[in-house]
Amino acid sequence: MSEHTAPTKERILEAAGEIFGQRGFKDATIRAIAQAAEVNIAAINYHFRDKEGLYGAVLEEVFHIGFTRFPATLGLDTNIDPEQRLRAFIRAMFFRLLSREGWGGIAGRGRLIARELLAPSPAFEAVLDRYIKPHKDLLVTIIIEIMGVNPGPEKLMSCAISIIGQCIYYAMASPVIRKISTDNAPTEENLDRLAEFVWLFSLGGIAKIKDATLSPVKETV
Amino acid sequence: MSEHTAPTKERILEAAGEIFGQRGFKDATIRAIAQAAEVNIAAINYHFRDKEGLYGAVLEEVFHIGFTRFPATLGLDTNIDPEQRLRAFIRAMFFRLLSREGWGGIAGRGRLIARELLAPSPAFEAVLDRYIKPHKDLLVTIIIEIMGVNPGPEKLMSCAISIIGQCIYYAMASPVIRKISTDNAPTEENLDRLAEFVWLFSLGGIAKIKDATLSPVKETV
DNA sequence: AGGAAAATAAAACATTTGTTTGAAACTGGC
DNA sequence: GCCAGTTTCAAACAAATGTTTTATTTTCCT
Repeated sequence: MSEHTAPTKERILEAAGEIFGQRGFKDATIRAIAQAAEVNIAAINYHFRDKEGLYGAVLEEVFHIGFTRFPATLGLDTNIDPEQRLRAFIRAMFFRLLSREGWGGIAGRGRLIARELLAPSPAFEAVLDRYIKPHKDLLVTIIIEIMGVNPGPEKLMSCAISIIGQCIYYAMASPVIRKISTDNAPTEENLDRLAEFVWLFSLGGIAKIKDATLSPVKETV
Repeated sequence: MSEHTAPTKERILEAAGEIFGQRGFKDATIRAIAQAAEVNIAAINYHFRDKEGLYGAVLEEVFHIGFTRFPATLGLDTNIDPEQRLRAFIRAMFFRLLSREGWGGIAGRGRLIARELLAPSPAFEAVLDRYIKPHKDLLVTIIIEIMGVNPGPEKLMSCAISIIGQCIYYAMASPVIRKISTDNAPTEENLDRLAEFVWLFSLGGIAKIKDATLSPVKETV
């Protein structure tokens, strides 16, 4: 086995990330992963105990790499204006989720995260506390600064969901998006433009929510 | 079998929608569906040929019911102002996707649609042409009217994706959202408020995009 | 060099699962 | 009342799949 560059355990993680992302937990078979990693089937159980153990290891590794390579604060100082920090936050999400350098877009691991949101696995709980909650808190902080006022936790959370939802929808629905509009498919060369759009759209949304909070109007319908 | 209210075929469709939505195609077993429908396993193959045939029938029925009971134009006239039509459009999406009357929220069929976006099945192609594309076209029409100008197909599509993405994200990520914030979980009693928020946020987003289109600014970073 | 521990390999096992089969029960028309 | 067609049922089948077993090879410390 000295013909391989990476050791067995890493090759398994690599192949498993790809195949779990493409097919989902149930549809991904140990045999397919073993074949892709050029590894004996039993090696998977040896290194990761069972299929679920392997999945947990993949999930942890995927999040770690993604948030390490594309931190939400993309090298920006805290004293830079909050609009630009939101811009960096959104760009980081797009590139983390969809770029080849990140979770690999369509064919790759971005969809593994989408699957977790849809149906969290037992291994997701840890990832939620370690990565997602702090990530959300950072976004909320940025939104407060942009608004200049604090509209309360409920509206803040709604804003955060609207922003994150736009980003993740691109990763999640990319198969369908590219069937409807190639211009807006989240391909490598479109990521910059799409991130810029979502940033502007979200700035407008935040401004509108601020207005509505400061001067609530009675409904007419 | 005369003790059942609905005929076998309908009971199977009913149970299959529930279970496919909860577990996904692969993870849902014929046996679980048969048991839930109180039907013999072979009855499924008899009425729907095979598992894939059943899934196709479920998908078609789910979309038909959803768009029939919650049309995107929710009884509004075309000459009403476009902001209110957007409001109706978004409300319809929320209630179609998440209400008990619609695709049944968390435990139900809303997630079946989310799964299709993530990994379209062969049966999805037909649904795409019949329901989703016209639905998108309607939204684009509304956005044009709100803007008062036509920013071009690319920006229009981006707006549509941002709006639809927010709605679908609630349906898709509801398991995680409710773990982070119960106030913003898309439960029956929250739907009105969430739809209202997404509407406002989107109005702000559209306005901002219109501004940026009319007076583009050079980037400073 | 020797030997214990770690790693890899091939084969077999036990379950799960979609599908088929052939018989039984039911339905509606004559 | 009876029969052809339809529907339901229990059992069996065949394929796929996660896991275990046992043997062999490799690694690494003394």
